[in-house]
Amino acid sequence: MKLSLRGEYALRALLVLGLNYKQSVVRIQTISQQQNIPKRFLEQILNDLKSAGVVESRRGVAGGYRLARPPEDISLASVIRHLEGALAPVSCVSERFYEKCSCPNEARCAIRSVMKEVRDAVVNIIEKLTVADLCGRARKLQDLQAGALDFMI
Amino acid sequence: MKLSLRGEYALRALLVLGLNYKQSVVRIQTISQQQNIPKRFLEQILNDLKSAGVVESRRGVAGGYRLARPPEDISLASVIRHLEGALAPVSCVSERFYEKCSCPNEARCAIRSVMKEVRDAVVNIIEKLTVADLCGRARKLQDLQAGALDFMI
DNA sequence: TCTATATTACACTATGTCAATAGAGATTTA
DNA sequence: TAAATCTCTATTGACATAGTGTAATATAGA
Repeated sequence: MKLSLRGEYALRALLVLGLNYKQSVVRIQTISQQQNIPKRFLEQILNDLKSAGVVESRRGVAGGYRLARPPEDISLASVIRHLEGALAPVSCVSERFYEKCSCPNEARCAIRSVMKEVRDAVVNIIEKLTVADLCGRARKLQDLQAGALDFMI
Repeated sequence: MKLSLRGEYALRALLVLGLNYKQSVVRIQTISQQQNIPKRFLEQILNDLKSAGVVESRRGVAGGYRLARPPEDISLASVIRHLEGALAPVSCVSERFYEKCSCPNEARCAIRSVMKEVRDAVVNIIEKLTVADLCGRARKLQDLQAGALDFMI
């Protein structure tokens, strides 16, 4: 039931790019240091997101990455789907990456009916959420923590 | 977000054992053929479930496997947790398999707050479900399909 | 009653694929 | 020319599966 590190890193990187959306591009190294993500791995991931049209890049001295679309147009579901395929726990209940499984009869498979519920629950959450929502949450959490610190003083 | 094949096969096998709970033991080969599961792999999985106290076995000519506890006492969550660890999509939101992740500040991590929601949604579904529920669903689905066939005639 | 044998679970190891990462260098651009 | 992204390849470990052989046990036959 795990999200791959690839997917997690991608979301963390997109959050950084989202927070800097209006400004200029952000360097891989900056994201890598700020988020504790192995740099080489992050290169691959951002490159992948680039070919998916989620981010765009600029090479050379003043180079870096930025979002290719407004943060509110990038859903978490679409990002994860592009990086690791189906959101469903088993492929026989996936809408866009359906694959027949090895069970003798899908229509009467009890596991399948359970997994369909799990899939729907997961999709309902992350399909609605966008990079913009992530940014909103991040700002809110930072404020909350700042408030808590004030309170302690 | 995937369930491993190991986990899926385990659930399918437990369903078969659940449906035969009152009867005698079921052979690996029977389960393997009926459910299209590679036999050698299934051996490993059942052995693992045995050491977890979920099933018990009998060797020799009239040998096989059966549930070690009543089907209503075996939750899907406990089975999956034993076979593949955390149910949570990222380990930093897992209750029983918590591990610190690489992000700079967990308390203000927006990804984490999203993943916590996903975790809860998943756990809420499969924590309540038992092997007995699976059996119930399987019987119901079979009846439905039988009914549909009758209707077609 | 004893023994042989077939049948089953059990154990240990090996292979192919894929995710996660590192290394070294080519290419672009201020 | 220095600082970036891009590309291609290598390594490590885990998952999924196959191969081969050992240990237990019910039952048929002596």
